[in-house]
Amino acid sequence: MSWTDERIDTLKTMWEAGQTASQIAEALGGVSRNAVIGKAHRLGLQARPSPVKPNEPDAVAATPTPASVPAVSPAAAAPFDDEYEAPAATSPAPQPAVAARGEADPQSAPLAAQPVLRSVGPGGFVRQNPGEQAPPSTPAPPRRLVPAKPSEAIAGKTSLLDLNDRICKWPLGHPGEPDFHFCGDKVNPGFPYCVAHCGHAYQAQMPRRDRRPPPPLPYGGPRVR
DNA sequence: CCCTGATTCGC
DNA sequence: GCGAATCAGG
Repeated sequence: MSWTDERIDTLKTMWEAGQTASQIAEALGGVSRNAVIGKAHRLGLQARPSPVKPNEPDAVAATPTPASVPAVSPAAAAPFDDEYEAPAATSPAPQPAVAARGEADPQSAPLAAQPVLRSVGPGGFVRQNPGEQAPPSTPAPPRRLVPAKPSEAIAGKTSLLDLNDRICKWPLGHPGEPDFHFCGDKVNPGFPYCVAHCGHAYQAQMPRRDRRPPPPLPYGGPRVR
């Protein structure tokens, strides 16, 4: 197998979407995980959390006592920094506005801010954790979710050549097949995909054992051969 | 053990 | 440029 433009583009797209090298290799077919990683690096793709790349030695002397720093909410590290202001950030106490919801045990009420780890999506969505029910304390999405509408983009399918920094690069179908195209919606600023597809592309990393094979398979799944 | 990505190095 | 081998952390 050789690295055709299409395969390279699939690699890029999946890599940027956070798919693992193994998944990419499987989707591409005919290449190993190592090949994918090697190619990705040669392409200049990078900057992905590596299990073996902690950080670079820096910022050691500045803060002598960071001891009392409480666990920072993941939201603080959310990959957006412009314009958007999370609702929780505006009110110091992200307590449920309505305490009476039935399922909440009144006796455990004093238990103030229990540090629940949750991930924040690119659009600012706070995702619920695996065991959680619908978040009772979430009044409303920070931003209206876009109605998942493919809209008019289908008419003139968004081809590889139409890709630019402002349109969603979420691939639909298999590369090389006649109906393969890209989402083409306006991107979620700062991300390669639209808001809707960001929700698919950036999933909270689940424990390995809990990960399921039928994850968001943007490419329609492995091609049946 | 399994997984992950990074790196090396012969081809 | 390619990717198997190897490394190393989770």
